[in-house]
Amino acid sequence: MNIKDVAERSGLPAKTIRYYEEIGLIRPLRGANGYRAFRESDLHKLAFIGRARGLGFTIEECRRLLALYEDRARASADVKALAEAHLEEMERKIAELRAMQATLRDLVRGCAGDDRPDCPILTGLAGGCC
Amino acid sequence: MNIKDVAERSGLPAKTIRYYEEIGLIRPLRGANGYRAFRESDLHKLAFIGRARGLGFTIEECRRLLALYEDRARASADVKALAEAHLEEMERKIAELRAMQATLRDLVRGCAGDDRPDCPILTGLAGGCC
DNA sequence: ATAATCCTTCCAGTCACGGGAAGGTCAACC
DNA sequence: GGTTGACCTTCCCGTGACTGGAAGGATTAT
Repeated sequence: MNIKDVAERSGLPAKTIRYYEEIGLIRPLRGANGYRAFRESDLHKLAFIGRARGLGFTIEECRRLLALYEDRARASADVKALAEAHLEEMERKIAELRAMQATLRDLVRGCAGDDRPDCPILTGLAGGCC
Repeated sequence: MNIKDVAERSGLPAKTIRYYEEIGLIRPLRGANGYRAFRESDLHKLAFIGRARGLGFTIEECRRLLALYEDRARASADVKALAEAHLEEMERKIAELRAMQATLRDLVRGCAGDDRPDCPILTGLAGGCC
């Protein structure tokens, strides 16, 4: 398989696939013409990575997940720990966004939103002093 | 004022302040020795930017907010529109995180988390097929 | 033969900084 | 007046996870 087929079948851009090879996530073979020759197993890994990325795992987490995936002697506890850490990380991010939203919403609520210049959003950002 | 004082009073790292000058957010004066000479107005702007960044606005949004802040003929509607767009952007991000969390939580729930290798998280990532 | 579509590598840019090197300046102290 | 230490400056590289584009080689179709 050439890169374009793998791109279509994995849903990942060819550029991304090359990048994943560059950082050692996959190691496709090479044909005599220098083209990457992907096996089904490469495609499989790419789809795996694509789904993990889609769940927000970082590349390094994907690397660890892939290693666990390929380790038949793994303990599911290790996978679960990784996943739960990621869930917590997402929870943290959501909380942060919620806090920012709450603050900004308070400012927005007080803003007339007309053609006059007075704006509590700006005065709020300026420190509320002037 | 030298950069360290401004850093302390604005809560921003000196590195960040230099960066903000580089991208044209602030334009401090320069002393004969080449040192940046910050006015109170620079400090004020930096604090403004710091708060805006703290609410998740991008640098370009901060630039627009600053411009509105300094435009006495602004319409508060413009500020409000910017803020509301940002609120929506955050809402989108939260929804995305929530969706990822929900999917991952489903996978985690099925995982024994013991020393056996069987793991629905991994099979889920692998496409659920094998 | 030629044109279109692939493929390759390499370089540069994104965003918002942070780390660290090399070197100039200033204030205090002895 | 010399020296230390704390400042300041610019410059370049690195981050994460790609994306865009240029330059050039290979393959396929007509």
